[in-house]
Parts: sequence; C-alpha cells; structure tokens
Amino acid sequence: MKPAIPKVTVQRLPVYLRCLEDLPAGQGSVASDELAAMAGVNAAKVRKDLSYLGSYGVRGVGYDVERLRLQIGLELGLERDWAVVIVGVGNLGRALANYSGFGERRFQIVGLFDADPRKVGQSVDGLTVEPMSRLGPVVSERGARIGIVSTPAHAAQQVADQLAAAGIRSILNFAPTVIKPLDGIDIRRVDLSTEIQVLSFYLNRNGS
Amino acid sequence: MKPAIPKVTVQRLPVYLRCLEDLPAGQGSVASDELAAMAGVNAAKVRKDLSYLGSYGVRGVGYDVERLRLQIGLELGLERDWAVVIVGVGNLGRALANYSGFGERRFQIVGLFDADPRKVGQSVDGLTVEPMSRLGPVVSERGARIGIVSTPAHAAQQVADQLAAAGIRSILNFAPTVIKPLDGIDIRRVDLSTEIQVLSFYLNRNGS
DNA sequence: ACATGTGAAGCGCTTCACAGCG
DNA sequence: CGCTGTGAAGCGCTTCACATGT
Repeated sequence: MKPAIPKVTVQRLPVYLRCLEDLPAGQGSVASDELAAMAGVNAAKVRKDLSYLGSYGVRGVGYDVERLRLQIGLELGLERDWAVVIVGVGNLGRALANYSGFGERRFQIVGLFDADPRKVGQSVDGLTVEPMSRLGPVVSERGARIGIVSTPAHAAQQVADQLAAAGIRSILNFAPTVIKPLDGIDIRRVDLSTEIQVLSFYLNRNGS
Repeated sequence: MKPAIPKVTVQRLPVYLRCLEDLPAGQGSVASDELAAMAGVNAAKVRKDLSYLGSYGVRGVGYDVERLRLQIGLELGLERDWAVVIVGVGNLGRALANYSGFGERRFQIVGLFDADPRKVGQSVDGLTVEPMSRLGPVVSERGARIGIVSTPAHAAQQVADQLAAAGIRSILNFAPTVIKPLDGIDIRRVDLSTEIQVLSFYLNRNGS
C-alpha cells in the first residue's frame, strides 16, 4: 500500500492544479521551481508533494503538464461528479450557489434549503429553494454526498445533525461556529472572519 | 521581550474568542477542557496557546471569561477599528460587504470598488460602488489598512498591485489564484473551492 | 548537463506528564 | 484537591543536499 498522503500535501494539491491550468496552453512540461514560484512555496516541497502521487516527473526535464493534471485530479476525486447541497440561502449561501469555481471542479449544486418560509420557493442560480423537510428525500434522490452549511451560527449544529441524518458524509461549514464531530462525517470549517482577524494580529504587531 | 506567538496559535485565537462569546452569560470562569471541547481541540493545546498570552488562568479554577476575552481581543488588535476596502463586487464581494462577522469584530467596510462601469454607482449595504480610480484617494482619506480581493482570478494580481500602491498593508485574497508576494504586504488566501476539493479527496479515499 | 526523487537533518507544533499554586 | 503552566519527549512537516536517472 502507498504511504498516506500528508494532510498538508492534500491541501496544496488544489493549488498546484490551479497553477497547472494557468500555464500557457503550449507548455508541455514544467519544472518544480517554476511550479513552486507560481504556487508560492519552495521547489523541494513541490517535489516531495508530487512524489507522494508516484514518480511522474522526468529527470533533467520536469513534469508532463497534462499527465500531472490528470494525476492530481484523480487523486482529488475530480474525475467524477459530486452532488452538493447548500443549507442557508443568505448572502453567502447565494454567493456559493453562484460560485463558478465549484462547477469547474465538477461539484454540482443539486439542492438549496432554508428554514425561512419566505426564502422557500425563491429561485437562485436556476434552483428553487426548498424547505428543510425536503432535505432527506433530495439528498437520497440526487445522491448528494457533500453538504455546505451557510446558516447563522446558532442554526449550524442542528443543520449539521440534519445533514448527517439525511446521509451526507462530508460537511463544509461556513457558519462562524464550531460544529461538534459527528460519527463518520468529515467536517471542514471555513471562517471568513477568522482570516481577517489573523491579518489584524500581524498588522497590530508590526506597528499600527 | 515576550516570545513570538506561533502562527498556528494565532489562527486558533479567533476560535477561542468565539467560544468564549458562546458561553452562557452567567459563567464567570472556564476550564481548559471545557474550552477545548467547544473549540474542537485538546486541553493541553488550549493551555499552551493561552500561556503565550501570559498567565491569566487561576490554578484549581480555570480562566476568567471576561478577562480572557479582553486579552485575546487585545492580542488580535480588536480593541480598535480597522478600515477595510473590498475590490470586486460580484456575488462574493456583495456577500462579504454584508457579512456581519466583520462588523462584530470592528472591521468596517469603508469602500467598495469594481472595474465594471455597470457596477459603479450601485448601492450595496449602504455604500456606493466606486471606480478603481478612486481607490488611492479613498484608502488614504478613510485610513484603510486592509483590502479584500473578490475579483475573478485573472484580475487579482493587478488589483493586489493597485491595493499595494494605494497604501494597503494587508490583503485577504478570495480570488481563486495565488497573488505573488508584495514587499511589506501580508497576503492571506481563502480559496472556497480548495476546501471542497479536500473534502472530495477524503470522500474518494474512504470508499465512494 | 540538468532536474527529479529521497534519505537524513532540522524545525516547529503537539502531546504528555507532572510540578506548581490557589 | 483541582486545574494551570511548562519542561521534555514525540511527531510530522520542511528543507537540505546529493544520488539517481535520462
């Protein structure tokens, strides 16, 4: 069995993928230092990261761009479609529903849900917002595996529980709160205001 | 001089702060294991992290909630207002402009900019979208230190350069691309579709 | 000649385990 | 006694430096 890929490497793979796509169309191969410069890391790290995928580089030349793209995509599970539901259709939920970066990677939004009856029935990005009672049926009918939580903080835990009950296996949490671990469910948190607070820490430290 | 606070600790401080705020109003003190459970980390890490701020706990009791809140806020520079500008008023930019999490932490949006003349003049969350030519004057007049980039990928580098030229010191990049390091500027990247790809990696690995 | 792939060293964070203190 | 604060050990990632391969 292949050794497990370190978590930090997994997080960098999408970045490398994006860099490969930004390369000029004609470029057939790319060296680790070039990719490193684009991704904002150093060359040794690129080589080590890519070595976990197997040996796809050519010594003296570099990496075949197309082959590496396929390989990273395969590793990230991007060669297939993933059905995604979004719960919480506020400003952020709407922005996520419209976000083209998901579609490019074959993440398809197959359901939008909101607890607010005034939002139910609205149309967002070609989908109709449905009531929470429809969550279970929609998840199973449309085979959704990933759920996005973009509700206010106070609703997030309950929504996560409902997603788990509906059969969702992975949750991306944009609500500004921590969801407690759920059995067999992978939860990732993206907190928009955490990031700005980190900036503020360093601004504050390095002289107003 | 105090030892520097590890980067990973800085990233957790906003989480602890949020947990402290979620505590019931009457609760005067909190133990490291309780805070750890809320934040989704272990107790030793909480204690080590908080020890970098100084010794604000009471042995046999725990941490004074109010004091700890103030201390973390102070460390993160949240006791003062920070003026923020947003460039790129698409779906995401609008969501960020409306995002209440920024205001709660005294980050004030003082300017919205877009290169698209059709967007200029629109009103979003009480602010009028201005043309890029106004970036420099607005940043200096309103003392903005932080810039948020929520443009398409292809525009991000140029916008970052313009923000730097305008006097911005810290950039939060939501565009799905890497901005190359700029002298004296702290850049943080938040890539919404990176996170979902990481989920997909683990889904893919742990059996469809 | 040149760039990858990789042991090994280095480094920083995590976790342990317990001394210290209220 | 209970919980913090912290040296020290453990662990995983980063970086180096060069052997390896074309």
